[in-house]
Amino acid sequence: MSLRYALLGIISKKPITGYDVVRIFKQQMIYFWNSTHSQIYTELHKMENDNLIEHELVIQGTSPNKKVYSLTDSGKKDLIRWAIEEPLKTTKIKDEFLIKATIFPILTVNEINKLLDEVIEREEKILSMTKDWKEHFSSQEGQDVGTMLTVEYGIRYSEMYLEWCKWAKQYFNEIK
Amino acid sequence: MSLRYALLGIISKKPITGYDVVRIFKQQMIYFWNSTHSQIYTELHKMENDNLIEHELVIQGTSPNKKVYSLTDSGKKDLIRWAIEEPLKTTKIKDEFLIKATIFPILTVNEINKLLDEVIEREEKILSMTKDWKEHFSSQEGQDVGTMLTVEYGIRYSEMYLEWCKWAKQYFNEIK
DNA sequence: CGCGCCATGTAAGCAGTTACATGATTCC
DNA sequence: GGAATCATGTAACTGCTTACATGGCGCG
Repeated sequence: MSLRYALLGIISKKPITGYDVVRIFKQQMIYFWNSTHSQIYTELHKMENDNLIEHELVIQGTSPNKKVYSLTDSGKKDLIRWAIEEPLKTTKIKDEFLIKATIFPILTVNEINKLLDEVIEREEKILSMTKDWKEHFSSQEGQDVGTMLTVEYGIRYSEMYLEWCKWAKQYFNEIK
Repeated sequence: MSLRYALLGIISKKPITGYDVVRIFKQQMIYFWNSTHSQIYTELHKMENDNLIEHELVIQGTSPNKKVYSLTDSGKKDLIRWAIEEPLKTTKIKDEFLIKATIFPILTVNEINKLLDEVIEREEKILSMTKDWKEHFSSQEGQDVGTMLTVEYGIRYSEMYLEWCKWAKQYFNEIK
């Protein structure tokens, strides 16, 4: 059910297509939620059926037609109700790399370094993507505080992750 | 499939029951994986069927009988193969609180503070649990480096989270 | 001429959650 | 007497992923 509220949250900011929602998930929400287009389109249908959102069909000559979704009154009410009333569910993280880290003792230093370098590269890419998004976002007018908060969170998360990786690298290369 | 490797990783350290695996998930792995007893028992059966693990039945007089699982040779091979060969899947995080944070602009300062306090309390509990575990773990002999790494990761994660929360609180209470 | 982007959708299968189920022992 | 701990399991359901499906436009 939380996907529903993630979607309501996004749509509450401004009317948007499913396609653009997918992009937001991939670019701005990787630090706290994830989903795929198939799940998102399906959920949007259900939400419209439950009268939380409604769409306007925009016919574009050149590119394909699109559905621009916006909140209904009952959608907005439900979003706020959820935010202030529903108890928080525990955070769930699936991070394969940290599973690999638990078995470092049965790997060689070479293998460990390779894995750490791989994850450092990945995280640096994510961090620079987030920083780019922050730049882009800061230059706009009427900035959304909610977005600002989570962008800042993402940067702190990635920086923490990278510092931990460097600390781990140092550990394995000092003792050797 | 990753749950399988999380389980292999745990069992690789020392033979263990499904029941104790559940406890490890809840106490030491919340920062990077999660599962429930029903999923774990089911997966252990499948893994035994695939000849990755085997069990010894321990009959206890007073408490219920238990199955102590250990890796087979093919299980250990597969675990290492996975660690060094399989490409990393992207980290997946489901953090409801950060969804709520995105809609702070449509909430009142009171409501925001209440939510932040709630999550600070939660995270402080987790952090102190992790620190306790670190203490307990450091006092043992033959400490496992993999565990040490992820404990350290958890502490850094929680501290980052709390610092971000305090920063957000300050932001909302300064502008008011 | 092929790839990526725009834009939406369905179907099948796998992963994960919640509920149901049992039963003895220990602690308050 | 009730709750928590030990210890395991199955069933039903919901959530999520991967694959299938379509088709025009712009860029190199």
